[in-house]
Amino acid sequence: MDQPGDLPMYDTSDTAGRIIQAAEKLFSEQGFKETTMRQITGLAEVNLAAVNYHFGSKVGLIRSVAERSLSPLCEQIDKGLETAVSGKATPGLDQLLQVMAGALVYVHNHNRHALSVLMRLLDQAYLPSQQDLQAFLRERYGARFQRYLQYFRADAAPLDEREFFWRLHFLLGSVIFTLSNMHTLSALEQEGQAAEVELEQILARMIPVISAGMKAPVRNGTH
Amino acid sequence: MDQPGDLPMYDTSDTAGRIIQAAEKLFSEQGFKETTMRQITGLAEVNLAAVNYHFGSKVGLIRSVAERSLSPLCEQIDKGLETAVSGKATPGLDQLLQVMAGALVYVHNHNRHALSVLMRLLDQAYLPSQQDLQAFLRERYGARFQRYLQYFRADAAPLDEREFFWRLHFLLGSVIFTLSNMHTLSALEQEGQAAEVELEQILARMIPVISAGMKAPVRNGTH
Amino acid sequence: MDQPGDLPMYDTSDTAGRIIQAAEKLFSEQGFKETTMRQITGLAEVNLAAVNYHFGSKVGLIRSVAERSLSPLCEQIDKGLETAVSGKATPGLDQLLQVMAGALVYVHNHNRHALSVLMRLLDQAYLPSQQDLQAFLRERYGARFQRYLQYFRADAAPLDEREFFWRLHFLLGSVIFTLSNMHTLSALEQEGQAAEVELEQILARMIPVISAGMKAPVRNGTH
Amino acid sequence: MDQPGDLPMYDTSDTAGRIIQAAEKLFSEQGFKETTMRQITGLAEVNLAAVNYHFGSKVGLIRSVAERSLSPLCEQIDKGLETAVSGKATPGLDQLLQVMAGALVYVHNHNRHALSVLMRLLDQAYLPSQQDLQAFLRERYGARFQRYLQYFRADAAPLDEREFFWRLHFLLGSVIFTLSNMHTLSALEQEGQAAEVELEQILARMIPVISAGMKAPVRNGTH
DNA sequence: GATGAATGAGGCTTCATTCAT
DNA sequence: TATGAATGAAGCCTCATTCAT
Repeated sequence: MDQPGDLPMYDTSDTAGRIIQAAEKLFSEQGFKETTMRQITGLAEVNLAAVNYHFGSKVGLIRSVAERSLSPLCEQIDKGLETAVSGKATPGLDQLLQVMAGALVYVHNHNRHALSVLMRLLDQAYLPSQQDLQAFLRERYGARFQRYLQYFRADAAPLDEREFFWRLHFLLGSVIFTLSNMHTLSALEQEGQAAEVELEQILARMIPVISAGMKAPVRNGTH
Repeated sequence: MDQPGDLPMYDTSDTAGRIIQAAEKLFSEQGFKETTMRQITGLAEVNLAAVNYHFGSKVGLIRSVAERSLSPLCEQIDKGLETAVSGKATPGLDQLLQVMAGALVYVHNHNRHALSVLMRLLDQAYLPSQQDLQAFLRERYGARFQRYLQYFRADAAPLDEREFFWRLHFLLGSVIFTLSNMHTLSALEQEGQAAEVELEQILARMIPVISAGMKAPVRNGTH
Repeated sequence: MDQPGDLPMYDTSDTAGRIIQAAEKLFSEQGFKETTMRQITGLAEVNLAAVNYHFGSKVGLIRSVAERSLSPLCEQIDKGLETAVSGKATPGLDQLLQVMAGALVYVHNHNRHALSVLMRLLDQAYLPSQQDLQAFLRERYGARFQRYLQYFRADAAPLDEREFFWRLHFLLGSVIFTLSNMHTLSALEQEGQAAEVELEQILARMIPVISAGMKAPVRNGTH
Repeated sequence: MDQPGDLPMYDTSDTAGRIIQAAEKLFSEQGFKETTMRQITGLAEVNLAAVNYHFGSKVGLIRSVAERSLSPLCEQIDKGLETAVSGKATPGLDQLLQVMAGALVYVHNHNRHALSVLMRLLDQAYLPSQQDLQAFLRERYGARFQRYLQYFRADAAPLDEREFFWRLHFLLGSVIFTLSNMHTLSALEQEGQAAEVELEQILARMIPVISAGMKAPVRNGTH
C-alpha cells in the first residue's frame, strides 16, 4: 500500500519532513494562529529559520501541510469515482459516501493528524477574512472537487438548488467538525483513555446519518 | 419583548456595550486570536485600555461575550422545555429541536453576531489545548445543558450509548458549522448579494435533516 | 529667535523627542539602513516598541525626522524669498544662494544633526529603488521647492534647459555631499579635534564656488 | 584596448565574474546594505554560498568590486599624469581634470556600473562609522591618490590650505553625487526614456563648472 | 471612569555565513 | 569547485497589558 510516489512519507531524518510532522500535530491540537514557529521548530528539533528556508513562511508551511493531505485525498476520490462510475450510469449517494470514506481512510492511514488539520483549514476557509485561503483552495482543488460534487448533486436531483446547497453544508459541517475534533471526540468517548482513533468506525457511524439527512423529507412551506 | 433583565441590550453610548458589539462583529468575522484589541477598540471608538478596564483581559472579554449569548440561550431553552414538558410525559425529538430553534432565534433577533461567535467558541472548546475554556463552559453551563441533553437522550433510547454520543456530535457539528458561518453561507447562497441572514429559514431547513439523521437506521456490524 | 511654534524643540523628557534626537544622531553617523531600532531606542533610553508606538514604523520615523527639518527649511526659504522679491523684480543668483544659506543656518542652529540627515535622505532619493521616498518628497515638498527653483532658473536664463539641469545637479551634489558629511569634513579639517561645525563658515566658502560654477562659460560643442 | 592585465574582463561563464557583475548592478541601484547576498546570487544565477567561497564575505565582495574599478582608474590617472607632466613643468587645473575625465571614461567604457558603485563607496567612506573602509582605501590607494592631489594643490597655490581643502571637497561632492546617480540623472534628463549614459557628455559639462568653481574669487572676511 | 503613553514578551522573517557533501 | 541545507543572530513589528494622570 505504500508504494513510492503514492503518498509522500515523511523521513524523520529529513528537516522538512520533521517540520511538517510537528506542524501537523500542533496545528491539529491548537489551531494555526495559536501555533508559533518556535513551537513547531522546537518540537521538530530544527532551527527556527528552517521553516522559512523550506516553506518560505508560516503561510507557506500551512499550505504545504494542506497540499500533502489534499492532493492524495483528491487522487483517491478520483480513483474511487472511476471505479464507481464504470459499468453503472451514475453512482448513488451511498456509493459516493463510500468513495469519500475510502479516500479519507487512505489519507488517515498515512498520517494520523493530516485529516484533522485539513478539516480545520476548510473550516477557516469559511471566514470572510480568509479570502486568500479561499482563492488558494479554489485554484488548486476547485475543479477537482466540482466533479465529485456533480455526482452528489445528480443523486439529490429532487431537491431544488437552494435546498441542496444548505443540506450539503449541513452535512459538510458534520464532517468538518467531526474530523477536526476526531481525537478529542475519541478521547471523550473512551472516557479519557488515550487510544488511536479508529476512523473507519467513526465513518461507519456517520455515513448512515449523513445519508438519512440528505434524503430527509423537505419541510413544507420552505420556499 | 425587551423587558429589562431579559437580554441585555447594549447601549451604544456605553463604553462596555460598544466594546462588546465591536468584539462580536470582529470575532465573528475573523476568529478570536486573529482579532486584536486594537481592532476592537478602534471599531468601538474607545480607548485601548478600556477593554482591560472593563473586562480585565481579552479572555475576560471573550467570556463576557459568550455569557451574553449563552445565558439568554439557556434561559430560553429552559423556558421552552417547561412548556414542552407540561402535560406530556417527555418531549419528542422534533419538539426538542423546536425548543432549541426557538432559543436560537430569540438570541439571534437581539444580536446578529451573537450566535456566530458563540458557535465559534464552542468549536474552540473541542481543542485539546483549550482546557480552561472547557472548564469555564462546564462550570457555568454544564448542568443546565445536561438537562436538555437528557430529554434528547431519552428520545433516542433505542441507540446504545456510543451511537448516541457520535450522532449527537455529528449533528452538533452541523449546527456549530452552519451557525458559525451563517453569514458566509447566506452570502454564498445569494451569490454575493449582501442580505440579512434569515435564521428561521436556515433552521427550518436544518431541523428535518437533523431529525432524519438522528433517526437513521444503525448500520449493522458497528459494535 | 526661538519663539514657540517656530520650530519644534525636542523636549528631552519627551519620549518621542528623545527618539527623534537619537535617530538623527545615528542616521547622521551611520546611515538609515545601518541604524537599527535597537540602537535608536538604546541611545534614547526608551522601550524598543516606543518607536512603533509613536512613529508607526522605522520608515515613519525616518519621514518624521525628515519633516522636522524640511518643513522649517521650506518655511525659511519662503520667508527669505518674500524679502528678496519685495521691491526688486527678481532676485539674482547670489541673493538666492543667500536665502538658501540663511534657511540652512536657521535649521542647523536648532538641531546640529538635522541637515546632515536631511541631505542623506535627499541623496537616497536618487536611488532607482527608492520610488516611495521620491513620491513622498515630491508630494510633500515638490511644489514648494519648484517656486525656489523657478527663480534659480530665471537667473540662469542664458543656459539652455539641459545645461541648466546638469549644472543644478552638479551643484546640488556639492551641497548634499558637503552637508551630509559636515561633521566628518569639519573633523578632517581640524585634524581630529572635535569641534562644533561652523556651518556659516562652510557656506561662506561654498557660495562663491557654486556661484562661479553656475556662471561658468559653456564649453563649445556641447549640444 | 583590452590587453590582459589592463582591466579584467568578466567572463560571463565564470562564477566569480558573474557575481561581480550582478553585484555591481545591484549595488549601483540599491546601495550596499540594501543589496542582499540572495539578490546578488539570484541575479548571477549562482549558488548562494559562492560569494563566500570566492570573496570570503560580503565585505570582501564589496572590496573586490571596488578594486576592479579603482585599480584601473588609478593606473589610467598615472598614465595620464605622465603624459601631462612630460615636457611641461606642471600640469594646469584643466589638464588635470582632463586626465581624470579620461580615466573615468576608460573605466566606464569597460563597465557601465563600475563608476556608480565606486562613487557610492567613496561616499560611504565619509561616514564616521566606516573606519574600516577608510583604512582600506587609504592603505590601498592613498599614496597613489596623493600624487594626483599634489598637482591639484600646486595649481591652486594662491588658496590657503583650508580654502583648498573645502573647495576640493565641494567639487569632489559634485563628482561623487553626479557619478553615483549617473543613471538616475540621465533618465531624468531624458524624461524617462531609457538610454545609455553618455559619460563623456556629462563630464564635458562638468569640467568647466568645476574649473570655474576652483578658480572662484575667495570671499573676503573668511579667515 | 477613562485615557494616552509606555512596556516586556514574543511574533514572523531575513540576514550573512558555514558545513557536509 | 561548487552546492543545497542548515544555522545563530538579528532584523522590524505587534501583542496584550499596565500605569500615571
